[in-house]
Amino acid sequence: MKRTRIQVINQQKILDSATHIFSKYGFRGSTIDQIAQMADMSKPNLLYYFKTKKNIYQAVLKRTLNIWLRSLKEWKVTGTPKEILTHYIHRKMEFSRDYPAASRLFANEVMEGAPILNSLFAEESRDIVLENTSIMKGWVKAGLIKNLEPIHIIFMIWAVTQHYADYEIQVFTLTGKSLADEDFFKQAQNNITEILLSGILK
Amino acid sequence: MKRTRIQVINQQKILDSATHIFSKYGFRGSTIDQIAQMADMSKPNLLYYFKTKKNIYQAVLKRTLNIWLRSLKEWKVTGTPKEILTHYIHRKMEFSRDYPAASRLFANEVMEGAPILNSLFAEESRDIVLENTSIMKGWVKAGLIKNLEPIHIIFMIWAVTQHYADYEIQVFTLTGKSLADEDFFKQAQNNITEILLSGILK
DNA sequence: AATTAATTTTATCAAATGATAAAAATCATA
DNA sequence: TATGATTTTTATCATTTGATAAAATTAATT
Repeated sequence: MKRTRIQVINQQKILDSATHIFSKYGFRGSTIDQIAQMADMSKPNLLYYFKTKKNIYQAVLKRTLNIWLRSLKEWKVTGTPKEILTHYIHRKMEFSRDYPAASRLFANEVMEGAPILNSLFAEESRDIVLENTSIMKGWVKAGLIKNLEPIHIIFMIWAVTQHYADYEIQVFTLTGKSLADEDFFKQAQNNITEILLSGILK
Repeated sequence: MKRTRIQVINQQKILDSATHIFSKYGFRGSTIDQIAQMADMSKPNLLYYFKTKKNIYQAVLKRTLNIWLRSLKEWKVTGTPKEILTHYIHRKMEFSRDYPAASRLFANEVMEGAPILNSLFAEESRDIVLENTSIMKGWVKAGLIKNLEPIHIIFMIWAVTQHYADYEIQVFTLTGKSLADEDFFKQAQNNITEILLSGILK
């Protein structure tokens, strides 16, 4: 059935708040009250839109997974390894800058054992990852990049780019900066891209 | 006052269980009951050893921070950049292999905003990190490594090595392996070390 | 073995939390 | 504006959870 104007507004508001709360405290550690308060709404009112806490969480996870998968799919299909990798690393860095809470939500879910995400993730991501690794295997054979195991290249890119979102507070403690700072973003991106590219390319 | 035999045993048991529970669900998401059950102990009995949930958490965090700092201090003081970096990366990988729960506990705390850890961490780690980055700055000036911002090198090493612990389940979903598997550990370590070194060294 | 100290269990609370029901208020549209 | 549908509030529950008190049990020491 069609959603009303108020439903669109409030569901949006709830999911935004829930993303922030869940990304900080995980599913178990978050309370409906916290989310409701952040969304400027009473608890029963919130539950009018999502019947259970789990429902909110699933909706938030689904939305987040879609954003995450979008950045995963940003893998260009044509170009040199250097171009494709640079493009991919940059998209992942932008994801960490633009959706740091989404990144942490994801990290929390994975650390809780990925009870909700796992089946979804496995299905949706495996194919893309497999596609990317097989492309890289082709590069190895063609002598375009070093003789590395592609899956570790993927992990490295994910690890490094997501680190700036997941460990934002630690990064801030040590540098006084976050990716929201444009200069710091560029500096991080340049250093990471430089190291990864010259580490991977032949 | 001196701890009794039973105190030593039970406090150990509690901290071990607490590490696993807290590393999975964070401070807010974990319950004393879960920890007590894992430690094979009644809740009031557990509270006989640690007065409050927060006390358990602090004790666990402190112990974990010490392990983490130990791996941070594994930075060799003599040798070539290649030797020092290799040594450091390997120690960090061993930390992720040997204490994956500790790594996740840490990640959880940082994502919750590091309310407990922050002051401790800032004090204890800043000096070491500063020391390491200034050593690397020396390397840059001496033309031994590329012209990079040392703090990002540190972040990259942390990110990549900790990823295998923090995202253990995702890694397992995609590879069917974890660092507990000796061959996989070596493969990961070799790939990471290769990429980082040839990305950093001149 | 008797006595004291340490540990564990049982019973119990108050507060927090996820959830529901029903009344009141607001909105949309004929 | 009147009417029905949607949304919000108020009141209320049953569980869960962190924590305490006191009794019962076990361990250590003389």
